[in-house]
Amino acid sequence: MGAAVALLDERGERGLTFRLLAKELDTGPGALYWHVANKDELVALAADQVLGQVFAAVPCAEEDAAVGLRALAVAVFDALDRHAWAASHVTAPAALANALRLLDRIGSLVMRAGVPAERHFAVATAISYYITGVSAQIVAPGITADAAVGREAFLARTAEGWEGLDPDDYPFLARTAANLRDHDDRDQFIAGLDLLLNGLNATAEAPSA
Amino acid sequence: MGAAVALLDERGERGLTFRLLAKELDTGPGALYWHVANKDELVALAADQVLGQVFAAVPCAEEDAAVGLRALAVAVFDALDRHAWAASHVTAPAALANALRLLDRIGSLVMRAGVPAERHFAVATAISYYITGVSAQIVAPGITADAAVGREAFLARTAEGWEGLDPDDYPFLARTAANLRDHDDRDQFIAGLDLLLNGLNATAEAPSA
DNA sequence: ACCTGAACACCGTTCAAGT
DNA sequence: ACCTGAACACCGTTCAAGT
Repeated sequence: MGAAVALLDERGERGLTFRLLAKELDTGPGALYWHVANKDELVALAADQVLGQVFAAVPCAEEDAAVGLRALAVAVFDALDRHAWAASHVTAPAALANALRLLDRIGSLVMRAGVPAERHFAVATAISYYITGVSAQIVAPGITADAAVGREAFLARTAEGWEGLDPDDYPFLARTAANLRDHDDRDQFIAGLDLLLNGLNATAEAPSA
Repeated sequence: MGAAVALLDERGERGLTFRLLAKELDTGPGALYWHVANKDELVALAADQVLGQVFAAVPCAEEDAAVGLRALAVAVFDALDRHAWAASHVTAPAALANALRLLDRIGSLVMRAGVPAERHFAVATAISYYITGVSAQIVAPGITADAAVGREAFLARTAEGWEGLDPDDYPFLARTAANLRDHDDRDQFIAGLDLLLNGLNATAEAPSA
């Protein structure tokens, strides 16, 4: 249902109501239960539809495997960044159509990347978990976006908190508070992804052609 | 509040109710609002308390940095595995006490691991995001655990679904369905973590002593 | 096969009033 | 400073009844 996605986008998961959605669709709340079992299923379906946008953005190209994985991962991050409510509902081994498609694409790229066959499953799921799990952490709503304060102000306030910590007790945080202020979420997602793909290359002996 | 954690453990996030918790505490529902602002804060506080168990399990040892990171990560996974509801509420750059402690521990270990100083922040947050994000994906409730069907049956059914897919359309899933049936969640978390740490070693020139 | 809409059994949250 | 508990404004979900 496209109407559900639109409503989720503007009012969040709590703001999506059967009554509201029903009114949007010019029907009664009970009618929706003919099409979905409950609200959980409704939101899961809507989230899977968001995930579907990825395949329109990233066609099944024949490039280098590592490049393909990167492009796919970034496309998922971008899609979830546009619809923060969806991130926590895209779980890797779900049975929904687009989640299946995503895992298969990742797996197919891993197979071409020179990974030993017995590690295909472990590597593919690790990458899949990274993409959806870390995206969910980064774009998590309720922290930066929907609060009255902007993202800038929130980070500045948190960074101040870190600076106020005892450097003996928190040697790392006190030192890196400045980095928090001006980091870019997307860059950070990519930095971790590259770390993971580096580890992949270090393990795989064969060339990734 | 320890009572909140206990209630969350046995009834899940939806099962935790202000009325129920109040009764457990021999008081009225309104009384709780003197101590927490709302339910979100209550759950976040309870989740942070779960995270606190990690530091009791993993003392601040002086071992090799990579070994320390592994131990810390696994301890977080195990803690969240015991309290599945908490996983999605432990977000990395939160301001809660134990989340701060965790990030600082990770960062301190990264500093000792031979990573160039300008990459400390990116690497530490990447590892932190992996730990909490991927744990949340793996232990996510509502899929394997709390349903009436057991985990075994659920995996078997999903694997059957994969096997039924068209191998031309889903070359990877159709081929690896068997792996899904008998995988171990914890091993998979560790496999991905090792991939990430491998990538770290490949980047860091200096020895990790 | 699919929609209607009133009704049920809850929730989180508030707030005047107490101690 | 902290608790009480009735009341408010909602929810998700069900179900007899319609078409």
